[in-house]
Amino acid sequence: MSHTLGIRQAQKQKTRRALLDAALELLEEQSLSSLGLREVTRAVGVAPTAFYRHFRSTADLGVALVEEALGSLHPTIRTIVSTTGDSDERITRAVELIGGHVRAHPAHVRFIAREQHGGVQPVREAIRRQLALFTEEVKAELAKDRAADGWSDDDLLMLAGLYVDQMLVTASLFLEALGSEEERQRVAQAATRRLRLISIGREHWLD
Amino acid sequence: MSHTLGIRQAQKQKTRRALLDAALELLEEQSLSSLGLREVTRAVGVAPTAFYRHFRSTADLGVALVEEALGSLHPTIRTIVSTTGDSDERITRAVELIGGHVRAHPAHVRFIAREQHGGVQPVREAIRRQLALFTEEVKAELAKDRAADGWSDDDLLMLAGLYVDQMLVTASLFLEALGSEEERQRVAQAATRRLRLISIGREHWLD
DNA sequence: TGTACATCAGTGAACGCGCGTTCACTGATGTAC
DNA sequence: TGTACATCAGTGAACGCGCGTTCACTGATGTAC
Repeated sequence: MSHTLGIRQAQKQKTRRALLDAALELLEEQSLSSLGLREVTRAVGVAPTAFYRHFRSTADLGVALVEEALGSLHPTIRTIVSTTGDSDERITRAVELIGGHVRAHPAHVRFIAREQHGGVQPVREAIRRQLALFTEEVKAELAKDRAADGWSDDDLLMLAGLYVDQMLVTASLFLEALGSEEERQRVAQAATRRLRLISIGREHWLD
Repeated sequence: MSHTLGIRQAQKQKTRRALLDAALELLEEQSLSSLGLREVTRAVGVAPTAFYRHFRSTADLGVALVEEALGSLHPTIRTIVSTTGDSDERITRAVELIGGHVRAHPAHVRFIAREQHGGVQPVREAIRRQLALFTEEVKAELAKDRAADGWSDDDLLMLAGLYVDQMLVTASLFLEALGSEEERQRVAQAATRRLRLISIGREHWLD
């Protein structure tokens, strides 16, 4: 049995969740730097001043969204890197998993793609920090593989970074293809091809 | 001798340039979706209403900036793809050219990185359209190479897309490294490694 | 070349509106005894 | 269990401010004759 919060704490958490959810929805159509505090509270149905009980500013809320959005990506990444099988099977599975993640959390993916280079510095930095952690994690997993024997640390980091970037690019393309199954197929095929080329480069890296 | 505009036309062009330049500078610190028309005219020193003589809205101005920013990238891309020499020489030269472009036009690069996934639809679409043209151009150049014998059209497009995306990622990393020569070196080295791996994958694609 | 009229880039006042932030408050929940 | 006081999430009025857009205008530039 999990720890039960007091009624007051539980209600506060509920309002906080509502603020985050409303903001994420509003951010599908605009950038964080133009998101207004009053817009968010209006969408939730609380007074503007209630916002300050939870966040200092919309930038602060944005940082909280980064943690959530990239937190949801974490298990997907772990699954991708720990998939077994031959190279082609792993690539196909990875692309499927990315596509599934985008379907399950489109607003999260859009938010990260948009704010990675967006106009709000603390949010950019939070995203960069989290992506650096992902890259380290992928690198550690790559290092375990026998195929990594003889690879330098820098080379492994390069490959991990290439994979993480490809994942983001692919996720962003899936996002634009959400409406059409045909378009989705095209994105999946192109992403698969790219990963295959990277995989071939990897196999012959030490030649 | 080039065509001489009338005094009136020349003055109008000058104001338009000033508006574009001021907007680009303001956009170093914020997104287009939060850029105000009055901010821009204030920076230039004209009345807010003068804005409407040149653009319908800040989104409209943004589209004009896309044309300029990606227009300035065009010659750099042409130089990169038409560079001769062996694979390593071409890669080194490509990374140098990208770094040089970022040094020469940092605000352009930042604008494109930021607005590629930004909150203003017409601008996103303008960027996507231009990048698709670049990809086609790179693909056409790749097709000329003897190394492309036996490659399908889709495979060439995949490789061209991979190169264009790498170029943008690299440019964006150079941007963050503008302050430090040491950091610049690190970015250049990582980008070189990535392109080398892609190049190796390319050589063995048809194995 | 000079004159009379047309064009049009930029002006400045005015508008209604929504913004972020402050402040003292209310009343349900929590706590100490 | 009951009582008296403390806490604090959410309220609602008020503020000064900058926003985008409209409108009739001015006066330098352009054009026709």
